Amino acid sequence: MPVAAHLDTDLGWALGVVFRAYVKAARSATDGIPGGHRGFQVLTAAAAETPGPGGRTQRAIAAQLGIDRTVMTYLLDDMERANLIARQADPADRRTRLIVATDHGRAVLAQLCRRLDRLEAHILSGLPDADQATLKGLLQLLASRLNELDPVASTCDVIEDINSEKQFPGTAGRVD
Amino acid sequence: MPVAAHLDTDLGWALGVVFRAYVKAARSATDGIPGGHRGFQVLTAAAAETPGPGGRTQRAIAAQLGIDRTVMTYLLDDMERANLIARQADPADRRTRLIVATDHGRAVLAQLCRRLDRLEAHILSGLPDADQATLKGLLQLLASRLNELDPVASTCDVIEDINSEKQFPGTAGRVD
DNA sequence: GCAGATCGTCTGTCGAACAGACAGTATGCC
DNA sequence: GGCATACTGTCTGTTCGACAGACGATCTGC
Repeated sequence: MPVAAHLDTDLGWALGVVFRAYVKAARSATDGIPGGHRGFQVLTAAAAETPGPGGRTQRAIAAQLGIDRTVMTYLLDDMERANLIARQADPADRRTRLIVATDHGRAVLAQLCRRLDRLEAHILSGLPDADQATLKGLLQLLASRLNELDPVASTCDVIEDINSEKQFPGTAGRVD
Repeated sequence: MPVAAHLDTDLGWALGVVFRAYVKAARSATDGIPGGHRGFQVLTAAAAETPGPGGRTQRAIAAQLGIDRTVMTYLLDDMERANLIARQADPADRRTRLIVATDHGRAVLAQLCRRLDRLEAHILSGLPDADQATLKGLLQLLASRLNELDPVASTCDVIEDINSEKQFPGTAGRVD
């Protein structure tokens, strides 16, 4: 049974290595920003000219960024305290809070964008120029697709399908 | 200044979305395995015919997988208790422990590989077939490059370079 | 006007990263 | 040989983030 027995062929391993490298590098670049690279993403969403799907509410941004609602609360607390964003009352729905970037937040964002652009280029520098653009483009396309249809729902079918052959080879030799 | 102000153009966002989707899906597929998809990766490294760089020591595997040493300890504890791997004494260096997969571990690994292969295909199904192979290939290539040269060391230069323009636009309006 | 759903908040639990310290061991130098 | 130094795996404690659950405030449908 020649199943892939090498880490090099595992998508999860490759994703993890690249993702961790990005996060580690971004941590230094976003030093001083509440929430690090996540704070940067929230700031980006708050300052976007065209709001993402669901508007600029706290929940919509959290969903788009894969941040938990409860984490979003104290993350925004910190960012509000640093005068990067502000919570505005939504006249249409008083339950929700609209997240907008302050002038100071926009200025910081511009700086961050430049720094992260260079960091991004450095992360990708292991690949030829043409491949860099290809990889980034495909990643963004895939991310958009995955973000549209809720990943949780979309994988449920596969999981059930997989679970049908779920039994692991005999628990013989089980110490427990 | 037309800096990328959209999340769609941010590499970190795309990486995060895809990575989280993978982890979330893998969590279901590796249900019952200690450590989830990380346990799977450890098992893969332990069962590989050709050991990774630095051999099959606990530290080498941790480095390759981006797992902290302290986390590795109790992760291996759990896997050893489930009879998936075993710690062997290294005759050449009695400080280190060699991690080897048990027969039961190899059998479970074969099952897991099949399941994760299908999950992987499902994650990538948002892209045309040709692009799937391209993306996976480029990711693996980049991951290998990033894994060779220590990411920490390699980014230091960039960080210092970036920090030269570090000052954020005036702290005017700072609440604190 | 009322039941049910939704949004943001709060609480508590859990997994994992990280720093720091430790014993056991290897390696270099004198 | 004897010793200082470095390394491996383990343990402790702290911190951060994901997650489940509950709550008050608010909106929506009947």
